[in-house]
Formats: sequence, structure tokens, C-alpha cells
Amino acid sequence: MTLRPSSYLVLGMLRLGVSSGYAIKQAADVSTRFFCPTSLAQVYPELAQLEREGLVRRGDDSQGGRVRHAYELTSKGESVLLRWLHSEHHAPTQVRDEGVLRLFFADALQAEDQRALVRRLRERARAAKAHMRAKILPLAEAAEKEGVGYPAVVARLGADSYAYAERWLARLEEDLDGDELSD
Amino acid sequence: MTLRPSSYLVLGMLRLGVSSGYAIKQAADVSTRFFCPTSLAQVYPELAQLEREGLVRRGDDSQGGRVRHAYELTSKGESVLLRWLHSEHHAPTQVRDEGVLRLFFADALQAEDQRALVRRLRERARAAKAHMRAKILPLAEAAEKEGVGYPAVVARLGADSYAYAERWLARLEEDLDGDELSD
DNA sequence: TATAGCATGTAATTAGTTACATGATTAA
DNA sequence: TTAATCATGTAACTAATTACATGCTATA
Repeated sequence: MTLRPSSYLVLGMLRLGVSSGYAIKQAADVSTRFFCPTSLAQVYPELAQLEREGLVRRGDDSQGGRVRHAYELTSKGESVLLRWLHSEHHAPTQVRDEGVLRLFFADALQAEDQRALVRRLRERARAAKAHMRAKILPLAEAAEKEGVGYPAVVARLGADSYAYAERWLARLEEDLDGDELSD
Repeated sequence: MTLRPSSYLVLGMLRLGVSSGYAIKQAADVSTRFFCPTSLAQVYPELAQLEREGLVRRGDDSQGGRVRHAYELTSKGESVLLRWLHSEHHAPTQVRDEGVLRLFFADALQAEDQRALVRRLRERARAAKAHMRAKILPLAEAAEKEGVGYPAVVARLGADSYAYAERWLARLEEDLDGDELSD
């Protein structure tokens, strides 16, 4: 019984009152997916495993012919979640970003194409920031009004980080333009 | 023949003059691993596949009884690398960060433990920034003096982003302390 | 002379994705 | 009535990691 980050994702969502596998995936798609992506084919087996281990309890929430399960944390599940929140250990953070990989090898490009690449990366950061502010943060702020504040904290950290990257890349673009003029 | 980011990592490293599988992994460990992690068990089969497809050529660089292969790009390999650098398409950026996942669910913690968690995240950002500046950036700056500038650009982007996260989390910590006093 | 590092590779395992399969309900 | 969404799950596949296996060379 080794729990992975995706196990804690499920436990945490259940604690926030998100009770079905489908709903967990929906919630994750507008919140945790930016730093812990998941899929339905991961969530359902995860719920089954957590139930076998006594960390969650499955109730029935079917309506008419449509089957729906309502899961909730057991007290054991709650204490496992709390223990994890208190613990220091975490799997090494990993990032996979093909855009930055391109930038790393950009010396192979002509000056003009280098600028185009940086411009694309900046535009990508701008779009991510805008999406975060317009689509993700408002949902988190609704939860904030209900007393659940950290999803909004994380959404602001995300949006602000994208904004920072956008500014940083804009400055790089200016530097590249400056070099060009002085050449 | 579909090339993945790790294929371009290998092609890019070869173009920079890093010629053996072992050396590619060594170089990646102090540069690209922050946004495109890889392992020897990925690099060796990748080189074999790229050779079968005529994108790289394998030469012999053995010394005495120690076998060593020196790979280099073919002209086809070089043009494939260039085409990728010019292209817009990229696999969706993905991040896995257990620390931020904890922060997302931090409402379950007591105020004091929330502050401790934020402090740990800030310390982690500080350490990453310091490592980037002390260990990674100097290596990239050595390459910069040889006319390869983008590894240093990427290292600075990384270090500055960690520094930004550190400041952001420090401000959050202050806010949490302020709330405590006013309670 | 033994340990660390150089060097290459494969095998076994794990994690994670997409595709498949099924069916109910709601809104256009 | 048809498409979108809700809802659950499995199967097949892909990507990626760790562990295994081997052997040379330089340094302490």
C-alpha cells in the first residue's frame, strides 16, 4: 500500500466534498491538472484501491437508471490525508516542456527565427496567464467564499508565475531586437 | 517514425558536439533535466533508433579496451532538428509537483501548519534558485563564451522563476502571519 | 588494491494515456 | 430525435524509470 500523489489528489477532492469519480476528474480539470494531471482511467482504479484499503467508503447515489457512486473519506482516510499534508517528503518535481527545450537549442537558428521562437513562447505564457485569470481563478474564488481558500492561492500563484514568464520573455525579445540593431 | 521530445534532446546535444550516450546523459543532468528529464535507458535505445532512421551516424571512439561510440548528426538529422526548431507544435506542457498539490489542499491544516507548509515551499524554491545560480548557470556561461548562448538564457529564466516563486511565497507567509495577528 | 567514475546496453516494472465499451439523462 | 453530457469501468498501448549485467580506467 504505497500511495502516490494521485491517491492524495483523490483523497483531497473527497475531503472537499467532491464525491464521484467523474466529478473528481471534472474538478481536477479546472484546478489540479496544472501541477498534477490525471485521467478517468486513473481515478476509477484509484478509488477502488482506496476502498479496498479502507481509506474511502462507497455509497450509492444512483438516480433512476443512472448509476452513481458517492464516495467519502473514512476516518482512516482522513488521517492518512492529514499525515501526508504534514509530511515533508515529496517525489521530485518534474516538468516536461517542449517549448523550453526548443529555446535551449535555439543557437542553431538564425537571429530572426530566434526572435520568432521567443515571441511564440511569450504568447503562450500570455495565453496561459489569461486562461488562468479568466477561467480558473473565478472558480477558485467561488470556493474561497465558502471558506476553502487555498485553491485560489494556488490559482493566483499560477497566474502570477505565467505573468512573470511573459514579462521575462518580453524583456528577452527586446534584448534580441537591440542586439540586431547594434550588429 | 515519430520523434518525441527526447529524440530532439539527443539530436540537439549531438549538434552541440556532445557525442556519446553517456556524455549526453551527463550534459542533460546539468541542463535540460529541469524541463525534459531523461535516463540512460532512454538515451541508448534512442540513439539506436535514430541511427536506423539515418538521422545520426555512429563512429568509433574506443580507447584501448574501453568501448566508446561517437555519434554525429547526418545532414538529414540536422534538417529534422532544424525543422523541429522552426515548428510551432509541441506536446502539452506538463508539471507534476507534489508540493503545490499539498498547498492546494492546505485548508485541511491548522493555521500554524499552513504557515509551516508555505515556509517549506519557500525554502524549496530558495534552494532550487541557489542551485541554479551556483551549479547550473556557471556551466551554461562557459558555453556562452564559446558562442552557445541559449543554455545560459534558459538557466537564467529558471533561476529567475525560482526567485520569483520564493518572493511570492514569502509574501504569502507574511499575509498568513498578518491574518493570525488580526484574529 | 579497491573505489569511483566511464561506458554500454537490456530486462523488468511502473505509471499513465488513449481507446474501447456501455448506458442513462438532459437540452436543443 | 439527436447530440452533448453524465457516469462507470476495462483493455491496450506507450513512455519512462529502476534495476540488472558487464567491463575498463584512473585515482586515492
